[in-house]
Amino acid sequence: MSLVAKKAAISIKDIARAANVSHSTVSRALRDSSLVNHETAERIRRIARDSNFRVSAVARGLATGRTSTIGVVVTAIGDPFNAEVVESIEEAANARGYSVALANSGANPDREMKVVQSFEERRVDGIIVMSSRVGALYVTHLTKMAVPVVLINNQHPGEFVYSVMIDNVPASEAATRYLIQLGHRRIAYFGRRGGFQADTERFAGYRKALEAAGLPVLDELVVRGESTPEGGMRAMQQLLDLPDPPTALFCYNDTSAIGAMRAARLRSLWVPGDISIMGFDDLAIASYVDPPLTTVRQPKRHMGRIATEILCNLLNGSKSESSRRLQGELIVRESTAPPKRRARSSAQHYRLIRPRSPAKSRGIV
Amino acid sequence: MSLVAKKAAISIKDIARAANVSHSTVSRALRDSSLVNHETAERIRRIARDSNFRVSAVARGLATGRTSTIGVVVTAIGDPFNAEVVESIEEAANARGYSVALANSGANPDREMKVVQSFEERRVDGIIVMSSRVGALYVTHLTKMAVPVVLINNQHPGEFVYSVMIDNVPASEAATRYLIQLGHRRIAYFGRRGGFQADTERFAGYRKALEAAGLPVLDELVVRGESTPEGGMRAMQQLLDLPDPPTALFCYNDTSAIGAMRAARLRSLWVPGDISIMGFDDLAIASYVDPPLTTVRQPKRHMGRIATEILCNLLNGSKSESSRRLQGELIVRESTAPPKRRARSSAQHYRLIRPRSPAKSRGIV
DNA sequence: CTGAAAGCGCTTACAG
DNA sequence: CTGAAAGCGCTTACAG
Repeated sequence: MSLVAKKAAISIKDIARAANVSHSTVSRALRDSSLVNHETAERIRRIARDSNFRVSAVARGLATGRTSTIGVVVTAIGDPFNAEVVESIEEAANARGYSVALANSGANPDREMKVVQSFEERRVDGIIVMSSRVGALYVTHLTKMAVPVVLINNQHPGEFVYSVMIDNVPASEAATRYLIQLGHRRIAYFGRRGGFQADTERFAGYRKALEAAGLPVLDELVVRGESTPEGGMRAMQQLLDLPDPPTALFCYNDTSAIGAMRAARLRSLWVPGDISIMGFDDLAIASYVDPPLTTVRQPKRHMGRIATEILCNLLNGSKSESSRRLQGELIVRESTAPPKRRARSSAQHYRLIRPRSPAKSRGIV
Repeated sequence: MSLVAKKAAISIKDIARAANVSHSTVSRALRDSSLVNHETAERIRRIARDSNFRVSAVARGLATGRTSTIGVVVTAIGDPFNAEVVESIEEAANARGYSVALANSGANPDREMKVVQSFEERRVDGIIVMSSRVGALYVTHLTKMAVPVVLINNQHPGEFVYSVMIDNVPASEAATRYLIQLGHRRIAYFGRRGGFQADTERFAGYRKALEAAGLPVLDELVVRGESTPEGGMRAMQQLLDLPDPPTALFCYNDTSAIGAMRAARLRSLWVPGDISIMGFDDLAIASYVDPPLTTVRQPKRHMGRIATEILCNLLNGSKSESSRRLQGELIVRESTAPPKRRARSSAQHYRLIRPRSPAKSRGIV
């Protein structure tokens, strides 16, 4: 009786009764089948509309064996990179008549499998998993799995049949090469801890560029941690504490790069004057931080769209490519510049005119 | 035959046959019913596990009338504020055994209704809509709707039964008052265009604080636009072009505040020395921009959690509060300071030592 | 063009 | 503790 009580939803039988036809006819009319007389169909639809009827997608799903739903699993919804990709997946899916079920994996392999399992129970038609920690292990499952899986930026070593990936090695190599061309010789790499495939590849690109330039890969300049602002801050502090700190830092992602910039500022260092910082991803925010971040763009929307297309093609059996490597794009902004250590004085200078926090300055007022 | 072909999933009948029991018993065993002999149950579960069986949640849903799914509609998944809230909803829902279906409304009322309709068809147990553009209009629907709706930050004028909202007026009033206390007299408001309730309320708080301080609300200092970085930039430019520009700017959200900061920088203005900037939301990024942004925190995770709790209570009939007003919290960081127009020279100074973009400086190398 | 019937894969009184 | 039966609300051959 109360608002919350589950009232038995009205069904096509109710509509059938009202329209004085069989429920089969109602079903057809609602699906715009050409098998039903035009006027009858119109009448049925009007009645359905007037009575606020909603076909049960679950009953339909049971009858047809398709739910028109795709499951999306991400490591963290709140991560801006993921959020942008998910947005484009939802759009692409919607345009093709699919809804999206979303779940968090927390970058935990076990949890990821659980979530995929729950999607299987819900009989989603297909699954997209971002930053999978399970990756190729799906193939052993695949044979038993009725539902196709497409991976975006697979983080597990080894190939997976259906995937869209950023081509990390050349992207990272280009980024590092750019820093070298700027004149940097001591270039640090801040990677992601935890055995992520993208980290392995980006580090490989970094190493490749250094070696091509005849520069050594120095252990002290390679640090790994959480790919968060805090992680970036800690990494930067550690690097700055070195007897001979780097003049440039290449970060696993924009988020940690922004943290690194903050740490530099807190030490009264000027980016890029005292140290250049390069990110990866090109988040929406990257062009609005100060200085705007030089980074490697991942075509986020494109990745989501392609993954959805591959999945949908799989679903309706049309042949298409099964996997795609997308190229990153170096986006030069203002967080990188030629090294000029002698310019330390300007940093000093900078500090002098830096604002103090209102809390502190309040006393002055 | 191919990988994509929909193979008929195995059912409890198959398991029943293998276990030599009726499918009723299998059903019970799988649901951990106490009605079934312990050893039999164990055996059944083992067989189910070994054969990689997944109960059909859609069949179960049809039989029970519950899908254990809640639908979440947001204006844009990519928006960091929404993403954070959605993340907490997913967590809270998951903890209570619910999955989440996600859809984009694009802040479009018609689209929002469509999406809600599609959720009704999918027989979600309940719906959470963020930044609803439809709001109270749901009540007319509610009577016919079998599915409860909870709103987060309803953007439509008027009350809605089930909602969690940030208490905009006092939050915005406190923010403005803080700027006044800092000594500002010309404080601009940059609002969100499009008839959003939160804008109306935040403006009301702004006005209230000014009036309480005996300051005039000047038309020229109130501008509205898109709540994006670009929107913030444009607003700032417009305000800076004023014969007598404001010394402080209060923005509808952090995103536009960050854009405003950028615009100030591009004019070689120093934040907060030349102009103070205040945001709203306290996005994760807010403490990492330079200078760290003074803002009003919305308890995003809390909002998502409370909304999910209200919804779940509604679903299992337990009584609970039906709506909540949450308080914002002024977070003072470094983008606000007392006005000191005479210090313009320092901005001038600042400009002199500003880094130039690598593109430009490349010539120097 | 229309209807009766079977079936999708579960759950759950009901009877034992 | 177990099974046979009915039912959830659709779809879709099949027969007319």
